[in-house]
Amino acid sequence: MEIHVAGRIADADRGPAREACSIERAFSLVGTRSAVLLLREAAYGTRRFDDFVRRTGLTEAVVAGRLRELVSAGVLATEPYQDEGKRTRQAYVLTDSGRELLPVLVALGAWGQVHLPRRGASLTHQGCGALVLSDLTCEKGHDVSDGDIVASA
Amino acid sequence: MEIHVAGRIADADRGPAREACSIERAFSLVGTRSAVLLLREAAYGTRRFDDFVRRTGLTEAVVAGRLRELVSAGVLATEPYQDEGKRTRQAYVLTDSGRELLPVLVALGAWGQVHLPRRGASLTHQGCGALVLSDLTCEKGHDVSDGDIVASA
DNA sequence: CGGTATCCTATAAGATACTG
DNA sequence: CAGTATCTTATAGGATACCG
Repeated sequence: MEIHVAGRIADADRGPAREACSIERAFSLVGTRSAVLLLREAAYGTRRFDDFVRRTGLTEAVVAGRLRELVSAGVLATEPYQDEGKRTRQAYVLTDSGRELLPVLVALGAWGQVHLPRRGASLTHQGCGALVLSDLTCEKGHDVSDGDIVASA
Repeated sequence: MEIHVAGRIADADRGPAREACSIERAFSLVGTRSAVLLLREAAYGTRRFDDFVRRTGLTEAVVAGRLRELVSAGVLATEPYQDEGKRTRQAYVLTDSGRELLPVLVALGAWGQVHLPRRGASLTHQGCGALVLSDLTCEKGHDVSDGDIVASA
């Protein structure tokens, strides 16, 4: 796959500095290990602070800070819940925006499974058991996995 | 969408710390801003050290170190080239492994376009001009965007 | 249980200068 | 052009203790 810029590769070589793109903006939000691990856990169904801490291995301070950031960015939301006989607490759940971020994690995990093998779980389709893949289409449904993509202003 | 673990969300809540998964391993390699920007540039066709520096805005030291790391990880390879009348130099090009990482960047960029709008280029399908999106299927072609996913050892 | 507060270390990355 | 060297700053994240 190759991503073409303005139709000519040479333009990419000689052009000016590229201004902050959507990749870079998104990375500034989720480009930390703690954000990735917390989103993975949220995707797996983890909802409580303490479970996020234990299952990610991050410290409470890091989890608290990162959850707060993810909530304020709108990818997680807090939701009150109550265990019987206990007082009300906050759960952290993925928003629609957060769920739309999962293809990034799946694509990353799928690559890691192939190119950095050993250790850890795989993400598979519950119905048939096959590995989950992330693929690229355009809004109109055309497959663009061959890299027939342009960066347009 | 929700990703089920071993069929029961409760397992995810109460389970032990999750060992390093493929997502985390892959992130440890490409989870820096410099790696992301350099891979983006490589995808756009940039091949020369100086162009990587100028177009990413990273410093020479950072670019040199990160390119070296990406080469040793096998996602980039050096390739000798020669401009007429100049001496031979090294170009940095994506390997097959590196190209397979691009869906991660595109998924990240696609999310950023929708959820962190303004500024910078958009990734569009060269054929029809529509925005590029990233979605989830399993190896057998079933759509799993509904989150019918399990984490299996 | 669900955090906060401090302190500390490691790493990413910027600035600047220099080299073959 | 393609880097190396040095220094500095910013941020991520760990360790530990404490709190309603």
